[in-house]
Amino acid sequence: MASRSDTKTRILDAAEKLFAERGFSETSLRLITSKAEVNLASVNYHFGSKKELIRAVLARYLDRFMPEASDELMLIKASGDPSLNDIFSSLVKPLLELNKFKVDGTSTFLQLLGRGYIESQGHLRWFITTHYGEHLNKFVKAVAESAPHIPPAEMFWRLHFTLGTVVFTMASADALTEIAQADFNEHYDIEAVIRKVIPYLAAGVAVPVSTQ
Amino acid sequence: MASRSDTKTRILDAAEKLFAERGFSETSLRLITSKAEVNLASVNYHFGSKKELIRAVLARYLDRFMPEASDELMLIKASGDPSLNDIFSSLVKPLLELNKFKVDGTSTFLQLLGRGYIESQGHLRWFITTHYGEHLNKFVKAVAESAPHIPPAEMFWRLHFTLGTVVFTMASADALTEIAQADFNEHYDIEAVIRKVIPYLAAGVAVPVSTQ
DNA sequence: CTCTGATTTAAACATGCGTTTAAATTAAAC
DNA sequence: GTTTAATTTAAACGCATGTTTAAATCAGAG
Repeated sequence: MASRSDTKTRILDAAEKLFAERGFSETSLRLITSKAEVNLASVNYHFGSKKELIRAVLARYLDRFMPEASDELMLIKASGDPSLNDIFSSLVKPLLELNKFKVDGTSTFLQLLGRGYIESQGHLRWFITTHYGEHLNKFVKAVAESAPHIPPAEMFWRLHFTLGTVVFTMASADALTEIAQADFNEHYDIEAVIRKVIPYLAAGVAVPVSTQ
Repeated sequence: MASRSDTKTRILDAAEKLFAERGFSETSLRLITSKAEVNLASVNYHFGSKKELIRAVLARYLDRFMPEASDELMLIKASGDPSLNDIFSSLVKPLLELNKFKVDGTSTFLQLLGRGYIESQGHLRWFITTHYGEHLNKFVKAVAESAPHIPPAEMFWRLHFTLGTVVFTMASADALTEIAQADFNEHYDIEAVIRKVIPYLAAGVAVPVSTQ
């Protein structure tokens, strides 16, 4: 029974790498199966369709990340009223944990998330809210409690601005770090980018609503 | 000679609408030409290829927007030292002017920009910086002068965070306004979203750099 | 009117895609 | 060792895509 899970894993590993690099629709099953060194038909045999393969790739990360993010959030809420910076920062450890599961796991996950939100025309949003809605609600509630001066409708928009910042930044993180390294002669890894974006997000979410 | 420019314009009009709604690679030439009620081959005849059609669609907007945005920036710089909010807000008028050129011009342009940045794998970034670099540099310089406490490398990242926020928000603006209308019973048009995002961006760009 | 170049048209082309099929192979159960 | 089910394989299918072709049509100039 080694072969079965081996083929499935080889497909998932090759697929997530290519999906993160080039996007979903730009990655053909032929490219995935050739990189994975498995037969073309095995994707449909093991996963049913390309769509379900995409879901499986995302779910493998989300199943690891979401519960741990929830736990971290609980932890920092237990030790007093966390700031927005604290709340966003609580995601860093669960994100970096993904590197222990796979090489470049963190950046792969974030890039997949970015690609997914952008490409799937709302389907990933639905998938995440239906499968991980409880975790998400906890997070949204924590943010809202930490910025009580922002009305719900305003917070809705700001959280989506935040999602956009993260998703776009991560989907183009490779290109950006390349440019930044060339222009400023500094080294950036995914953690450095995450730590740079958090204060930006926290400031935007909490800025007082304009009264004019 | 009415026919020539007529066909070109019909193609551009149909293409920009479909590109904005569904993305570039998800929009086939057959769909474009059928909506435009022109022959399939006329795209290749008038534009050469699908890639050049995409460029033409974007350029039609950028050629209108960029000079006017530059002019507006000059104007507000002439009347004293503008704040970050002022600088970002100076883009609103040129953006809304696009509605006079075409129905839904503003949102179409912003959605195209979002799609382009996301889909084109860095190609749009190159196209814009090479064709409209002078305008862009003026804008970046104005932002930097208005937030002198932010070092250049940090500003690089924050401006790209900003780009990400705008681009993602605009690419999914239709979905977001729909959700917001359903959940909060408020009406949102593109101008309302623009005016909501500006304070968020300005706060993020200007937030003091963490010293820890 | 006639000729010439520009434009439009219908058809075909070549390619790449996701998926399906049926036979070959492998591994596990008895 | 034989049987049975799971897996792998090579091939083909059907379809959609961007592009090209060559003939038909059109508009303007002489």
